[in-house]
Amino acid sequence: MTDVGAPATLSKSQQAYHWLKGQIANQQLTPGRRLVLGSIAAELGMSVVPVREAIRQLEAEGLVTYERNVGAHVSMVDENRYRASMQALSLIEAAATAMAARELTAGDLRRAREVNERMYAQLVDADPFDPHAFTALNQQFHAILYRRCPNARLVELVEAEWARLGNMRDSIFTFVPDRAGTSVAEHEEILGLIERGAPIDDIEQQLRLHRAGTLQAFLSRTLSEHATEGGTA
Amino acid sequence: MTDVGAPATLSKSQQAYHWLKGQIANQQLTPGRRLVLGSIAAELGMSVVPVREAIRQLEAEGLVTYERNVGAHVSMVDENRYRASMQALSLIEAAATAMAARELTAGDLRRAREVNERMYAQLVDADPFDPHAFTALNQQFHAILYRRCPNARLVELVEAEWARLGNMRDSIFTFVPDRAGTSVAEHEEILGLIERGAPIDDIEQQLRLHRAGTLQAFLSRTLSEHATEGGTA
DNA sequence: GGCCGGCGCATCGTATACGATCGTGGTCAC
DNA sequence: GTGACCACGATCGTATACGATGCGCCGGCC
Repeated sequence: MTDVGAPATLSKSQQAYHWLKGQIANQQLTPGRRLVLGSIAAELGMSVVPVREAIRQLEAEGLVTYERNVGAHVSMVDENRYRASMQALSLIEAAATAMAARELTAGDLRRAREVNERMYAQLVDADPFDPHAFTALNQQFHAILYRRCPNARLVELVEAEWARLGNMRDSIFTFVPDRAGTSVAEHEEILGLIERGAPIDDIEQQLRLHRAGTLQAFLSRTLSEHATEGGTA
Repeated sequence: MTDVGAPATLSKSQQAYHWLKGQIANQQLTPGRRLVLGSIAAELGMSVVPVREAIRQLEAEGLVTYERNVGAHVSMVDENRYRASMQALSLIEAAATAMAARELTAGDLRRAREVNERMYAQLVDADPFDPHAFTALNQQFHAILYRRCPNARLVELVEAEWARLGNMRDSIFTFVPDRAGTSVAEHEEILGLIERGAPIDDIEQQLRLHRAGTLQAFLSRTLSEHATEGGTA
């Protein structure tokens, strides 16, 4: 029993949910790791019931997988699933960003460019290139661009998918640092398109290509499987 | 309701989950309806715990909403959310179908055309036009076309979104029967594109237009709000 | 007559308890 | 030596029990 007392805001199920999600994001719980209800419950000072519920939620999100009478484990991000998710994300995010393009304010664009410049700075200054920080900035950049999408559901889907990829996304630039430079350049190009009021379709297309490029770089580094055509790009 | 006994294949949580999902799809449980744990548990002949888990899952899918210490109710499908979901679906499904186009067998196309012909038959023969049956066929038609999508995640997303729209999709053709004829014609056109080996992008575009048309018809019937541009179509 | 505070019911949230199932290691027969 | 069977421990699945919370009703006070 750690800090019972004031369940003022969050139910234990939700506590467990957020805790687990955090642990997974932080790589404290790595893919494949078994999640034993009893242990987690003990760790969090609660009974197993809330933990079960939390795990069900995470299962629905695809972060953990469950096997009857066996238990849960953090989802393995096998190459295929990762690629599929990434591709799906690129499609959805491209659409969301395209739809958001006309809604962006000057401030949004300024902030996006600012972030991109920080990415550039990272790229040239940071002596030990920090992929984690770089990826965080990358996410921030894209988030600014799609957030204004008038279709709230799309934004939800984008963010769910992003969560699903989870920590894996951290590792992209770890493996393909060369891609980072290209990304920054492409970001600038995207901003240009938006500012010039380019056709929505062009913006979407550009986004897809951008993502497909990143994915391709990642994949070619790992293994050259039969690549299922990066999107319809 | 009460066939306990052989938990051979499905855990009670899953039974509850599927039962609820079915009830919602069948309109037995209409949007806004309160879901009381105890009652459901009694109805299904189980205790509340599995029901809770089932509801959590449904919540994660967006089919029900939950409020702490108050309970769950079937999600209200307000106009906005519906439109957003439909638009998202159209985007994702268009992409999935486009990616599946090259994978379709002659048999697939034949079956799709068969379904479309049955839709046409419904349209001209069925004296009291049955929107429910028609919509079921519509779903079947599209399912055949996107199922072969090599990206499993996209298929998952499409089907999740479809579930999310739930019964609501049933009502589309209830309200806009005129749209039905157009749909059948557009279906044929889509099949033609696929058969001719049209560019993937064209197929995707066509799908988006098809969906956008349906959505537009639905929306214009209900109320003419500020329409947020049907996709990037 | 209308507003405010307390009581009780309905329902949820969580803990605990117990039966069911799976995985594993040891033993026996072949 | 190898394979199958059995017994055991670990863990899950569900039921039941009890405390906590929110909501509506009723009576008192202004």
